[in-house]
Amino acid sequence: MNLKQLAENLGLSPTTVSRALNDYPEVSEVTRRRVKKAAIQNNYRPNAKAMSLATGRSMVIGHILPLDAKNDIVNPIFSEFIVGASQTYSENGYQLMLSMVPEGTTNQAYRNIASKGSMDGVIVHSPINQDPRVNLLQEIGLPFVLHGRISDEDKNYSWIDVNNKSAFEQATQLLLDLGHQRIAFLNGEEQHHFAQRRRMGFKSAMQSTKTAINPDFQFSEPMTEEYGYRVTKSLLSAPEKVRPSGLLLSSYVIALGARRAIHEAGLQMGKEVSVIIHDDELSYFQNSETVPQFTATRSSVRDAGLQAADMLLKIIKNPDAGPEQRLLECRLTVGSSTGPCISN
Amino acid sequence: MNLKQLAENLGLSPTTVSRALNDYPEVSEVTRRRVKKAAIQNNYRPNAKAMSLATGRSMVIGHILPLDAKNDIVNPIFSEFIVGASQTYSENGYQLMLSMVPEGTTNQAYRNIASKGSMDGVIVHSPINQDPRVNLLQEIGLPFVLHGRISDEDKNYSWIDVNNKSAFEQATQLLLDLGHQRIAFLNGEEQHHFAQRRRMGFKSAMQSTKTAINPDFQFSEPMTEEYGYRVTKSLLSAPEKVRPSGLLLSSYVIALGARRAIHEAGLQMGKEVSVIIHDDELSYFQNSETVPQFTATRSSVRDAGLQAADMLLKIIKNPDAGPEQRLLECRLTVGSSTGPCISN
DNA sequence: GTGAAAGCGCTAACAT
DNA sequence: ATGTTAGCGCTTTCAC
Repeated sequence: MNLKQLAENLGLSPTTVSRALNDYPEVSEVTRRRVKKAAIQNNYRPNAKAMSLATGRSMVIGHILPLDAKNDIVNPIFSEFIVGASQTYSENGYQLMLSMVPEGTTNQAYRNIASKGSMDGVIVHSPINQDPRVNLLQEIGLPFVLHGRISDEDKNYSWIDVNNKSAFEQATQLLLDLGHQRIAFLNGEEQHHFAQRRRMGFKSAMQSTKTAINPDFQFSEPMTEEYGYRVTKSLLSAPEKVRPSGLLLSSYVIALGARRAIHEAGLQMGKEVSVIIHDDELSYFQNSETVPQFTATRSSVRDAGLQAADMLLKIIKNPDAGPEQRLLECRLTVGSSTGPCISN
Repeated sequence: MNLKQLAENLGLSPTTVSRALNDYPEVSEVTRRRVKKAAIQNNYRPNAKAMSLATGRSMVIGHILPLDAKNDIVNPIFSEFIVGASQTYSENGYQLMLSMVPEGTTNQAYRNIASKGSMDGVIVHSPINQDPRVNLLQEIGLPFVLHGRISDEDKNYSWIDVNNKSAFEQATQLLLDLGHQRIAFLNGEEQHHFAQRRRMGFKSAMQSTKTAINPDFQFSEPMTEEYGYRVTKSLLSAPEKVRPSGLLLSSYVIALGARRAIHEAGLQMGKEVSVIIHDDELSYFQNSETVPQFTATRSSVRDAGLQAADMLLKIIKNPDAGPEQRLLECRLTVGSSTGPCISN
């Protein structure tokens, strides 16, 4: 059943039916009711492609993920973000397209996306430092929001991010307050801007308290379980007096491995080792007073996705408005789940 | 730059240009080269919506996830499946649309999807037992593949699944072979067919060896970390002589909580407690001889996604061919990673 | 308040 | 081998 048939059934022109369905004011109330009723009865749905072609809007938002960032999609944090964004989309009649673009073909891929006109805007995930995709998208003229930033200063494009620097400053400070001097930091890859900012936060807290940073305790690798396990195991194999007593873990995934290594070493988190995990959300930690941790609850990450989607839809509706930046503050949570906090 | 303009530039008709670009045989080689070259030079991209409207194919595949199955999208297994499917799609020029449909509105939502003509086919995730979506999709006539099954017998629709029964039969048998008599089974919700099949496999192994099934050791809940933690903690609080010595965990996520509980109880996996985790893939377990486990490596799950996508594209290309079913065998892996095995 | 006609950018039947 | 024409299903002037 298409518009034309529906119109014929009703003895009206397609134009009028279209107007009635789309709530144009010039249609009489009587006709509108009649049309809408018939549309429901006949199970009529407008053809999205035809609408799209006629209006120029596709009602599709792309989420773009470099394929080499596989770790990210597998990261529950990413998934929660998507869940949040989905909610915004479904409330506004948009659909979500997941685009994993292979590296290398990047430029071509983005140009494809834009000029095929199949998306009204995109959310760019896993940006790297000085990500060339920003210039590319601006040049193409496709509305976009970055999930993360690519430098400290840029105000000429829209992004949403957490304040990673402040987050890790707080986290490090907590370990210091607990009396830890030998603190190991297992960070993500520092070509990512968020990881750079985390490093800055760590350094800032260490330096402001004049605590020495042991270079042997500093790591920067893709955030995997294996990484967490290997490094933690190696660190804990040293004698108690010289090994780190505090662990700062840049993600939940790293913590999976680290926990196992701690376990195998016969130690307990919160006793022999204090561990702070950035984006963890382990509900069973919530009542433990012994394990300081820095959490990003899942619902907050979801909220970040929701906000990012909101921003993008706003930009699409009003392309002339300037870019918008949102820096979400993380709150440090010790042993219980409190306020909102999201992670990269 | 659109087809018409490109054609004008070349002094050709749009038809010829279209044919040249789409590799129709009747175009002369000379013209084809000329057209393709010009297309690249002018950065021409066909408009997907217009193509879609003209051909009837949208080159979009939907992945459909009930919104209440949030646990699933957050499950890395789901994500890996998507990564695999994406690969098939990008190789074949398809795009992936992620549809999270709120429960309740289900029927309407699916009809929308189908009649809006925005997807050529769908992959249905997290089917429940006797899932009504199967009938609905058949009625609508939208090609689909189920990721999982909805009953033991159905041969009239396409699905891809692992042999959950055989997998859990093997897993249980391993625990029995190791001498365990008190085996606890933390299953997923048994309205899901896969969970039913897992239960069947467990029972089958227990009964064939005439081992008593302790009803206090049987659980069936949504697969969360909290579940794994709570139940394991409770189980292990009993005296050694009566508490379970073997744990059969239906998912990686459950294991996250269970591991923590085991740790807190001062026990070690592979020593005081033998644990088998169905869809775990913890690379750092691979060289451990002490922890029997049943793994689904991530690459295998990815392969399942890839295969599912292949099946769907085949159905779309050839709608008259009958439905196809693929039951992937899981191989039990003890302490090292071997052959292919995928999970629900 | 309603309708006729043109057009969004492409493909496909039917010429030639 | 190339062009002409019609049409996919909708929206949007413009006219009445």
